[in-house]
Amino acid sequence: MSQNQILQSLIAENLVSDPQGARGRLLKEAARLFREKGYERTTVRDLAAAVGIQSGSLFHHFHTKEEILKAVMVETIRLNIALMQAAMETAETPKDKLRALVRAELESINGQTGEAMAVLVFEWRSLSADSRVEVLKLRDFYEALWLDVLGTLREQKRLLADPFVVRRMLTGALSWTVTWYRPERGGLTLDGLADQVMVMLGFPATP
Amino acid sequence: MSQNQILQSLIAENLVSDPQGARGRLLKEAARLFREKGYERTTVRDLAAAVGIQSGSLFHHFHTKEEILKAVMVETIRLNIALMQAAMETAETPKDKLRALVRAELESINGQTGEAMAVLVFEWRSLSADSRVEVLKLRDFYEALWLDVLGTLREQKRLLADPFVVRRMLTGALSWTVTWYRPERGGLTLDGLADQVMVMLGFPATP
DNA sequence: GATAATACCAAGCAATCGCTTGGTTTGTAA
DNA sequence: TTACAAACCAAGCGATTGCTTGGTATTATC
Repeated sequence: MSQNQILQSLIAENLVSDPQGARGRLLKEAARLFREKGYERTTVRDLAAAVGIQSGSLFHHFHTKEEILKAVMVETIRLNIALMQAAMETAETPKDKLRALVRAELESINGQTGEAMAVLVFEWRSLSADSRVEVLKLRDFYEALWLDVLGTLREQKRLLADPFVVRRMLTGALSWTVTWYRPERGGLTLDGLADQVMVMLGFPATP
Repeated sequence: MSQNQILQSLIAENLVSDPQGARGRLLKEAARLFREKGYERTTVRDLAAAVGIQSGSLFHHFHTKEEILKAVMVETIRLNIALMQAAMETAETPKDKLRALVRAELESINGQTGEAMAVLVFEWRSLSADSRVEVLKLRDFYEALWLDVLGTLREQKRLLADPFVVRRMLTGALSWTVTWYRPERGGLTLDGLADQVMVMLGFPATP
């Protein structure tokens, strides 16, 4: 299944808003603005202007500004869970699965959903306590995907460090790429970057 | 030289504010509040209340609120450069130097300067363009410390991945520990954590 | 003990914030 | 055409924001 097909099926299940609809367009612009200026510095007037409506009209779609932030995060995680699962299916060995996960997460962070992923990392504190609980549940779900693969590698002694620690280090390392990785002006492709990560972990690149 | 001695000499050189003085206390409280609530959500009234003065009186010490953020960042980097250099001096081999850097950065992030380090990572976008330039100059200086050590290891073929990529991945991975590492309720010490990082990079722990 | 700088207070201003309100347009289905 | 809901506008309210102002303690210096 292609990335687009996955997105379409999530839209059909009403788990993610259609980017072509009013709500989806708003969430997309919100992700962009939150990433660029931060949640607090982005005003409801900014958001409204970005989609060409009046600021008051926003509250017809969302009750509060924070609900917009939560929606960006929730829908992003839902999409990513689906993308990760799909990436895993094509891989067979644990090592290949790990590479698939690394590659998929790098693509999430630096590809089309990159802005929303950055929001997920940097705007966490702007979420209310209630919203955090909701988002955390989703996040735990796809953390389990990682721990499963890393645990298997550890059992096989092909990974020497603790899987929990490795996953958390990888979370930080891969998220951080959003602050420096610029594929357009630099020879490193996403695949090349994924290879580097694998090499770093002691899994030499497969030719 | 102990951590405290390093701090004292920086204070003497007027590169870092004395935490006992008015300015230093304010910066310390600012770091704490910025870390806890974020820069934008922290009001000048919050800052003033934290040190027991009126909000207007803040502007006797700093011209703008942003200047406080910049000061937190600049002084933190200055202190960290000194700490890293001191950590390196006690190490002899490149591997030991790398471990010293990892250990020192973990301590910066999770120790006494942790709050300020987190601010450095998460509040970057709240800095004005001018302030960013200033802070970036300082940051490049201590990035060079890392690249020097990683480059040597690479030449010795003891590190297989690209030093630039490794340093950036480590920046993300180590910074991220601030979001999950809790030494008080978990068996992992800072030394243990540093060991795990080294193992992950292919440098087994020395007994 | 006079002088001057430093550190602070009390009060409030202008701007901006998230959000509300009452009413109008647009789209959909019978 | 009628009926009705969803989508939007125009206007603005109350609260909060960073920062200013004019004046008063406090401290150091000679």
